[in-house]
Amino acid sequence: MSGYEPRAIEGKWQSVWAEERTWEVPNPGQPGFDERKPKAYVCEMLPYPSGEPHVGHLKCYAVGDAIAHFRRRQGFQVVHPMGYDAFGLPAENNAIKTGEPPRVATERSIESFRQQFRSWGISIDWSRELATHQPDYYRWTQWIFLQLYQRGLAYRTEAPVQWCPKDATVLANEQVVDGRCERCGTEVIQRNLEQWFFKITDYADRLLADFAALESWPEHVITMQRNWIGRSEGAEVTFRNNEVDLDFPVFTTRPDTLFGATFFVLAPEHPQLEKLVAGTEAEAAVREYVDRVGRESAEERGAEDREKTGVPLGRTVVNPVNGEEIPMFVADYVLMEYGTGAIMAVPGHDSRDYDFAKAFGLPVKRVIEGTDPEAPGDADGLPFTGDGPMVNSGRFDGQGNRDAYAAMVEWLGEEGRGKTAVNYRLRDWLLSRQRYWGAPIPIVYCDECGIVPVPDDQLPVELPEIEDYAPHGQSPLAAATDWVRTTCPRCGGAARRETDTMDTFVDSSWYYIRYLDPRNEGAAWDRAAAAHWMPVDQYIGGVEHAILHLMYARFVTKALADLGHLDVQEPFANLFAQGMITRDGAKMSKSRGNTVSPAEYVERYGADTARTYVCFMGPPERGGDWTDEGVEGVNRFLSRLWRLCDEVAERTGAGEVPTDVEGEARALLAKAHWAIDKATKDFERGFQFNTVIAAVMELVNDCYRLKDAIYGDPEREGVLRHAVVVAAELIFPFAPHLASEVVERLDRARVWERPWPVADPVLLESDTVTLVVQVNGKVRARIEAPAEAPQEDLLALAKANENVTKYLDGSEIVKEIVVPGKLVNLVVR
RNA sequence: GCCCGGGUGGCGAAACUGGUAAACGCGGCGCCCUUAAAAGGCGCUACUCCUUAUGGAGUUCGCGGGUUCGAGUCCCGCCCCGGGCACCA
Repeated sequence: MSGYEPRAIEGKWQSVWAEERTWEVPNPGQPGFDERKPKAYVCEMLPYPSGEPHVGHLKCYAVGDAIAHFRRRQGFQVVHPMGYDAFGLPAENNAIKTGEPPRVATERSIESFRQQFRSWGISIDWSRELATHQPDYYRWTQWIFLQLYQRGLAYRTEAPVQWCPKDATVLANEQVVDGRCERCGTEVIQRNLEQWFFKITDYADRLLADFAALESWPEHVITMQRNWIGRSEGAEVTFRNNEVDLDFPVFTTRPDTLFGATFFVLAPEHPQLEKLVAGTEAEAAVREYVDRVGRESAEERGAEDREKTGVPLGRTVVNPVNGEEIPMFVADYVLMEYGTGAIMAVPGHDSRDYDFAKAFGLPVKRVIEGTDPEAPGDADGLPFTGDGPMVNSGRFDGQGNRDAYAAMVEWLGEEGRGKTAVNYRLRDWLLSRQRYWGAPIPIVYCDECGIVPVPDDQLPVELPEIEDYAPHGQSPLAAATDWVRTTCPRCGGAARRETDTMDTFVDSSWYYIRYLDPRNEGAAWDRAAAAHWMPVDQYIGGVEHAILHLMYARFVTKALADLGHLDVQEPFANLFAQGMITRDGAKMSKSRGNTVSPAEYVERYGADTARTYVCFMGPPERGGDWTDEGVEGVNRFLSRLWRLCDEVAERTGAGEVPTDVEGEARALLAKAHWAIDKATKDFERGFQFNTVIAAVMELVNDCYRLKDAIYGDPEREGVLRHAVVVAAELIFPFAPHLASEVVERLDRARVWERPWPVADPVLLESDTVTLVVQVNGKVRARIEAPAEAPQEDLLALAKANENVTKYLDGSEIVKEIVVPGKLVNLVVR
């Protein structure tokens, strides 16, 4: 007898797996590739290597590994790779502080991650390992950039951008949260800069449409992306200013309210503003207003309950539907980024326009009948945003507003003053960063030729070593003058390199394809290899990437497919978004001091315990609170299984498993097969790992309860031995080391080489069932009844029960419901 | 404000298509083992009440209605918590 010592067991099996390269899977055409097996690509989001892995990583990879193991044993050829999202700001910020090159700190972290992942016993195909900061990886990131560039999907333009003064870089829209930098929390300001963009907006409709092509994604992730893309249908209608002779198209989702437009508003950034007011009385006031707005942060400007402000321009536009001249304003509630940067204002039927009209004493005109009971105080019940018949709208009067909508757009079209239009909230992907630690954008600027892409055969454009990592308003790379100075690939003349690097989301938008052919030096991947493995059958990661990473990856996949490099339109067929682990009910953070170091727990309890625990906490898509007592509970369970194995190995001999046993042995055999059935179903039904583990706990508990009645009879001992092996086989996806040891000791076999166990349907059937007897829906008795008994017998049994008769006496049975195998309900009056 | 999740014992949770609410784990209580403790094993544990006990009754799945022989599960209305979006025209 010996206690459960995970360290010895885990070390032993990790060595076996490493030496035998157990989890390596070849590509089609390579030796060892098994053509008969269906493929399964299981992939967790690659980690950003900073410091050490935390519990979020533990959970992600424990969940992913359980799926990988389950699929393998179901007969799939599973590719399950690992890599590192190695470029990024934290390493660079650290470099600025300490002077340590980002590469050094990053590679140290990678080593620490790699060690810990190995110590967790995750079944990774290490031959496919990659890191995005390595030149042989980012060479292809650059190649993808150039592919998109040649397709017209990458472009450079001056644009007002969100600038983080602290990180001294631009941020993508997605990286600005509540007007603050997502990373450092600094308030973001607007600047006009030349920037590189990917034209993701070209793909907006396809990104929406192809949700239908996904097998299984969490509904809320799809909803978040849909909201982010923000497609709205409406009309573009042109208002004309005759004084300066300018057309102002507007986008509206409510063309039915056109007759209700009583004024017109331009965003402070609107490019025509200058022309409209130059040399007029309004000029000074407008300029002052625009300046003031420009100084305000996005957060201030977007604040809730912000008072409506604005300045009249002293100009008018003509409403194309009725020829009315309505006054123009500039106001900051109109955003340049959305639509055309100009709106027709319909205060009668839009609450924002209504607020502005009230503040400036402008007329409010009703064009749809109806009243909003919660309208903010106007006696007429305006603004009204519901549906109703049209009024004050000329020829459209009397029509329902929904009908008028279509009729109005059609009529405008005929007149050439409007057309149906679609608008998106989604902006193009701003990918350039004025930072060092990223993949250089492979572009050269030549005085003669202009923007010149670096030819493929000159890739990678390697990131040079530099001394000073601090940003000075431009990329630190600008200071690497020898590197910047180059020759033009087109004319051979003097040229300089682009000094911006790429957003790290570019690196992580395609790594799952590189995994499939990671050492290919002649191409980013072999198309046949990608065709075989793609799409990722199961992708796993945190919800925090629901929008950014997942949408970028979807876009890049589609673009690459359009370019003929890929055969799939969607990268991730099934997505699993894991919930966050908290401690003491709060998000873990160093400042709170409530972090959990997986390494510590692996050291103390073993990897099997740590992995099983995070899968047992609750449904993995939900979060959970980490408790040491919970960890100990799981450790206790694994110890119990271990001691059981120890005892059974000593006291019983290996032999055939009899199926025609009775009594305790029969009960245990039935329990084992019940557990197989339950575990298999719960695995397949989703990710109900907590109940899979609970089923194995039940089986182990039964082994303990029944074992003393079983010892002594070789036949029945065979059943016990079998039950313990089954428990080990079922717990294997979570506790692979312990399971491997148990199956080796009891069955001299390698558990991972065995197919997943299959429940014997005969053993799932029971001779008797517990019959619930209800009277008027209340449970009055539970009786054992033969499983095959006909309904009449069940009724007779029910009525014969002493406790039931109490409730039947003196009453008349008006209805009898019999659910075979479940219950009898007697309705009395 | 709009759109998603979620409210079940002291706690994490379970309950497949409407059919035994609370499996499994934690915590708690009791017993066994032990010179003793730790570890371990066994049992009890939703709440209230009756009963010496076996057993029995009533009440519970956020709140209020409804459908049904029967509702944690379906429908309607409301409350609370978490997340996303938010002056998007």
